[in-house]
Amino acid sequence: MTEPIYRRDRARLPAAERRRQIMEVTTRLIAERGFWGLSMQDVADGCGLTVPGLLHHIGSKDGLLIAVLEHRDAEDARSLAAQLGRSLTDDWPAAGALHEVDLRQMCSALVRRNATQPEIVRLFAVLEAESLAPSHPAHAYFAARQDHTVAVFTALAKGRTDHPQSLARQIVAMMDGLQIQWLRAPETTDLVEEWESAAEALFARHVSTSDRVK
Amino acid sequence: MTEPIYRRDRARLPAAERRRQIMEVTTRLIAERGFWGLSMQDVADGCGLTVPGLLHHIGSKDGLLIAVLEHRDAEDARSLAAQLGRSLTDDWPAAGALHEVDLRQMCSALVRRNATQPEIVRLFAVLEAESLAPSHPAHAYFAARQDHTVAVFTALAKGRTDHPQSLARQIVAMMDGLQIQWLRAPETTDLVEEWESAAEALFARHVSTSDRVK
DNA sequence: GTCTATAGGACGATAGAC
DNA sequence: GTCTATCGTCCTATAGAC
Repeated sequence: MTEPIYRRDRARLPAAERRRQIMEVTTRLIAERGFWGLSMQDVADGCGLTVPGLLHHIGSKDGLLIAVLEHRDAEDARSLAAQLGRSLTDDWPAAGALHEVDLRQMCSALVRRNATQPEIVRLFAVLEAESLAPSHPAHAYFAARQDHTVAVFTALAKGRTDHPQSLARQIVAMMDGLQIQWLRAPETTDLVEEWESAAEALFARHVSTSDRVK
Repeated sequence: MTEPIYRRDRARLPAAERRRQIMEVTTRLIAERGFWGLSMQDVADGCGLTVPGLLHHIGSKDGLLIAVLEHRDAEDARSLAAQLGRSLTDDWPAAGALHEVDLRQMCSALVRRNATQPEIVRLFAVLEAESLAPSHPAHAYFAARQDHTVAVFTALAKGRTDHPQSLARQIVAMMDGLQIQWLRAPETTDLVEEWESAAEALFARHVSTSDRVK
């Protein structure tokens, strides 16, 4: 008769630390398989937990997804603020806090940062496409995110072009598109360089005032 | 005792027609849920079949995916050739057959056509992101597709810019990015108009010879 | 905070009848 | 060309012990 193997050699981590670990593992797995392809079993294994142990922390699979997205937003806000050398408000991206930031500089900072974390860029690229379906749990989140990004960029583009929203949309499109190509062939694609070249074209056409960049 | 309901009122279609039906249903479902989220049961239901009935035609789930992609390529080649008023070779896109086509015109034709079939654009958008993972069954397909598209565009861009590959990549990126935004908010985004505006900027910067468009 | 145990389905795929 | 029947595996989630 085999004796039960209760009390295994699992680490018993403080909740906050365990949560951070779960976010990291999940980010990697969603980038790899998307949300529909994500399995709680894989996340649990990656954390050295059983599935009920995992569910204790995040409640449900949907809960896991929104936890990851909120975690990323918080992280991004902190990092971008630091990189721009400005103290933005906590709830970035809020248009109000950015009125003095130059649009082109901000895009450069964004792209340079993204170039250092392909895993996270891929997370967003995969979810962005997957969440086009209205039934996707992150559908509303990404719709709001796109609206907000375009709105912020549009505000920053005012005064430098007659069609600020058009420029804003083209910037977002170019960034997203170049990222996909870069993720597929990182060795042969220089994300930052390609973006700067594209930005030269996009901004040149739209400059309507004295403002001339680089 | 309940009698078995064998011999149900399923239509018994010729193989070719059934296959076409399967392609259509699958296209819609992959656009909605991606490949990882696709279930054979849903496809079978959408066709009025049982799952084994479906598997009889396509062999496996992976087989279904590549069948759909090949079906789309064939369809696209026929349609784009017709729209450009040229008889391209069967194995489009082959760079050789296109040497006389104007790059800008071709992009316009492509975008105008895409604007009429959001379902299929979404299929490709979702699979393009999902297939970034090396383990995805369409990974090789989309890698080759991107390489080939960039190569064709690069060939067509030669003579009109000093950096034809850069222009090619930026065109692909802009198209992909604008499509995502359009798919998310079709009511407030005019794909063709936004593309033409962007193309104006991209092509203007890259024109290096006498060639002036529009 | 983590476990065992288990419910209750959905999954892709195969065998073989008709 | 389509079915019934079934296999073995995976899935998310809950109940309750420790």
